[in-house]
Amino acid sequence: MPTIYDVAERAGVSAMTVSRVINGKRDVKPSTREKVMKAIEELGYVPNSFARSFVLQKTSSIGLVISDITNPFFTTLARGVEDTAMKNQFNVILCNTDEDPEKEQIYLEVLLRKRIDGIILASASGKRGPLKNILMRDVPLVLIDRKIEHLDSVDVVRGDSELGSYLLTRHLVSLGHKRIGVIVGSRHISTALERVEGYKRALKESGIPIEEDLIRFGRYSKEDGYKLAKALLTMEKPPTAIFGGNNFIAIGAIKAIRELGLRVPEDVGLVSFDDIESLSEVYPFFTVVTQPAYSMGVIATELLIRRIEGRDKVKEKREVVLQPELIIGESAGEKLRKGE
Amino acid sequence: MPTIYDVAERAGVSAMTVSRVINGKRDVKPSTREKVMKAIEELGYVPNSFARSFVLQKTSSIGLVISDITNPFFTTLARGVEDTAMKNQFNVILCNTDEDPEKEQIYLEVLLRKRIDGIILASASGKRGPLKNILMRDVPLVLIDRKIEHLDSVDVVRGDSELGSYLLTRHLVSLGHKRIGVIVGSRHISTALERVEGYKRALKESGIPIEEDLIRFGRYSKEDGYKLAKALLTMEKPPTAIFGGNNFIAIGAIKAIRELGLRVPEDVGLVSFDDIESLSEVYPFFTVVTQPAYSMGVIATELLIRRIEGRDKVKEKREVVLQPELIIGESAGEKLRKGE
DNA sequence: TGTTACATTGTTACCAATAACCTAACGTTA
DNA sequence: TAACGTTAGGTTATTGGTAACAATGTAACA
Repeated sequence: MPTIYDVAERAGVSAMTVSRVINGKRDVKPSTREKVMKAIEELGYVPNSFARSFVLQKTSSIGLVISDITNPFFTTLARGVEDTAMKNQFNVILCNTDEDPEKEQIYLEVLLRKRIDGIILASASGKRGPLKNILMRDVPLVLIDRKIEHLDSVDVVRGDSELGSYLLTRHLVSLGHKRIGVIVGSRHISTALERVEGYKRALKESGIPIEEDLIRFGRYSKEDGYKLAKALLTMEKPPTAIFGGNNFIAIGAIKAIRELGLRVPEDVGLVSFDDIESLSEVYPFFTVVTQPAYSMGVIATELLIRRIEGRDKVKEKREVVLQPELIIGESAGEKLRKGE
Repeated sequence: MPTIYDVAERAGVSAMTVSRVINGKRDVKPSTREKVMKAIEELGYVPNSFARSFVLQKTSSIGLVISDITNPFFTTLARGVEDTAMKNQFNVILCNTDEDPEKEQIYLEVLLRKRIDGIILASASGKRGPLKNILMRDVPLVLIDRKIEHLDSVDVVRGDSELGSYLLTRHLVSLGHKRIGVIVGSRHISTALERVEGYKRALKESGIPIEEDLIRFGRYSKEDGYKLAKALLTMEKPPTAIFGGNNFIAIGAIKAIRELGLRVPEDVGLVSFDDIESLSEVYPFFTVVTQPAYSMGVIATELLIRRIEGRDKVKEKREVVLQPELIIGESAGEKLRKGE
């Protein structure tokens, strides 16, 4: 692979001059510039970015750690990050943790080894332990979607899960549902806890007693949505509606409902946090609370880049909370129960 | 950020010894190893991977260039690539081209700058032009999903689009459909052309005349699926069934059908190449031809890594063609038209 | 006790690019 | 014409890690 020296030799100049041409610096005579360009073209020279990173002590890339690119919420968010990063001449290195704290730890280490300039993290562990080296070094960090307990010094961009959950639950209550099952992700993830909080607030407000047995924690996956929905529906006194803590859980729940020979919404209502992509795109049938995933990615990236470039001198953390939106369809029994 | 020298100093040994400890080499006394480990821990030392890549002349990372991580077909494929790469101690750098040849060009250049060890590419342009520098340098390359015209020296892992399309069309014909609209991606993409070929073969075989007006090329996107389906359905003599060239096109088509007040399958049949993820997971309603996307990713990565590590001495290209699978649902009117 | 073989550790050079500094040539002005 | 500024380009040192080789230490054995 040709180096800058090969180009220099061919063009009859020094490596420094080639470097100047590549980086569009002034102080190069047009005729010299042309000679160099010609040599680059002929040799098919491509600059070595890590040699460059080496001397400049920056990589112009950021790490994005999320749980699952299979989940449209995260892909959309990732697109927001990528588009914004590209606009600012940054590369994105994408890491999937699969909600596995061990993988999270590994990837954070990999990113540090790569000396990325900053990290955007949707924590799977919810713990600050894996961040030890990152915090120690003051590597710019922005948390996205999820908070981390006992970590108050870091920027966060997230949706208001508590509010969204409250709105959704209140909507169910307004339709007459009194026994509402809720299925969320792990207890370690802040969104799971907040969604349960919002659910409880709505129930309390309506004077409906909270039954802990109707609240199920699991993973944000189709499998757990399926399993836990089945468990809820085969209870002695099953709920009249199920609230899926995210899109995957809701999809799993649909499968469970179908397998039990039940119908939505006639036999059981079903609502979901996060959009159920294609499904609701095709059938505006589902009642959901959506989050502005793309914006979340954009904002987090802008925040991060500001920190990286040191333009943002503010020492305290910034917390950006985006508002969710309740989209009413028919899956909670809106048409059936109207006026009930 | 502490370097290997800082660790060496603290442990009272040379940098070389630290390097040996980090890389788990033999020839280090256990007591020395421990001293070094302690220093690493205390300093929170993290090796600099590009300094390492620099001397080793390899990065242990591969580039994956696909069109859209929003598409479940590609995310599944990407997971296959990632899992396999990780198993082999490789990192993956993911690039989204959005089917834009210009972005493809940019990303290929970025990957070369990063001196990745190899590339897996689902070409958006279908052209070999953007690959000039890569081919010139013999950077290990595996094409995935799509072939590139006039490029016969490179490994390819793909599904048999022609066959899948043939099977799907034959199925439609067997149900009595004679006017079948087909919507595929750009003419530059091999899968689009092959899917049209398979469609034509099935029609010819059944003696049904081919009407070019029923064949629409666009982009593999929801938008184009919507637009082109609408165009087909508002023709003077609209088709009785639509064949979506991929999942996104099919989703767009559903929307168009609904908007026109038509029903699937009563008014118009709808089948699709590629699985329509959540949709068919929930309702095993759609008739589709699926491709083993995950395996595609795994196989391509294994092939690539073999090339990178030089274990694969074979000079000629290898072409791996995976078989698609026809999954029959009800969306083509299977229940309505039975015995017609 | 000297020798040898092996285990362990250190030294040096190098990888590609660039910042910081340096120099030469030329033009301008007092 | 000397003094000085400007432009164009070169030189040198540096970045973190590791291969290759050199050097030292140590234990076993004759």
